[in-house]
Amino acid sequence: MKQTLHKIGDLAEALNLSSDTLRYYEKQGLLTAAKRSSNGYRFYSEAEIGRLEFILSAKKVGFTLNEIKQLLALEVTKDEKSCADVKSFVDDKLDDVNIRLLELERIKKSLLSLSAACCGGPEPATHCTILEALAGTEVSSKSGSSA
Amino acid sequence: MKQTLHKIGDLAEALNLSSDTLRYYEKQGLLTAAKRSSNGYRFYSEAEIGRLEFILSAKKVGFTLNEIKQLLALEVTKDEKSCADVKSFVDDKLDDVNIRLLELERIKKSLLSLSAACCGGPEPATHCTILEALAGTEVSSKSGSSA
DNA sequence: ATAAACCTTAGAGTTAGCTCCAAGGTCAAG
DNA sequence: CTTGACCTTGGAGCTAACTCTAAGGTTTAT
Repeated sequence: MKQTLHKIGDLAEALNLSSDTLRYYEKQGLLTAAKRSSNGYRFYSEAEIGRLEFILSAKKVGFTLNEIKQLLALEVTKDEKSCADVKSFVDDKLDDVNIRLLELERIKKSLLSLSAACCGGPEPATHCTILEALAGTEVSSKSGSSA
Repeated sequence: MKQTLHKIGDLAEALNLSSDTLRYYEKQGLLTAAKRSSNGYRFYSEAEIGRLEFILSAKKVGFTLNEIKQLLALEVTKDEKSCADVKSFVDDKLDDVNIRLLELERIKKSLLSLSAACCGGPEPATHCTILEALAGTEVSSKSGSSA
């Protein structure tokens, strides 16, 4: 089955960004069109959509375009040497992702407690600000052992 | 017990950013020193450290300084009206945080599968790139129903 | 008492990530 | 066969978030 190809404007509209941004990503080496038609128009296939979704996801959680480019460039090969390199890079990124997950969970908890404290209940404003809410969700982490 | 107060340079070093950045955050209304000494030096207390940690966490997971400022400005009051406003704002942010959590989990899974595929095993390179790894972790979400 | 290591301000410069503009080619509809 | 909505390129402009520079005050150590 032949892949459906999308023009830049359609892809842009579908994923809610501008054609300019797509051309910018191409210039930055993040996303190249699957092909160009004879008149020079860019055409994107499903593979590019997947790639673009990944780019947007990663951007949303705070990765820079450069980091995303590195992630997309990763290739696990049979070559032992490059494999070890890739693994250590991936493991570093995993640490990073895990930290972000923890940060997000903390923020989520404080937002939840804020949302719950708000209105509705008879006991209004237990935690009045996000920082108080955050302190309320804190288990007890008092240490600064990482530089 | 009297709070320990920290000079700008000490705080900067402790949280691994520059004094310039701290002054910048002050100018942006994100973080004001607890007090100024007679010579104009800024002094920060534990409360400011907590606030700064929140700022850095939120920044790390992709919030802008402006969004962070709004989050820090939130106050649940007894006033019904403002309370509803706050709640809807907080709930929006919660949606946002939940999306980020999902994105991060997806990325984490693909990194894990990439790390596992790499070296070590007898079956090398099952998923060679992050996108293939990502596709491998996909349950089956084929729909574009939002916009 | 003077040098090193801090701190202050105001403002200029930098980088990332777009975003817009000008000048022009393409194509479907009427 | 032209009008309007697309697409192309190159390059200028913009905003966020720093980062640096200049000119100067303070504090501590010798």
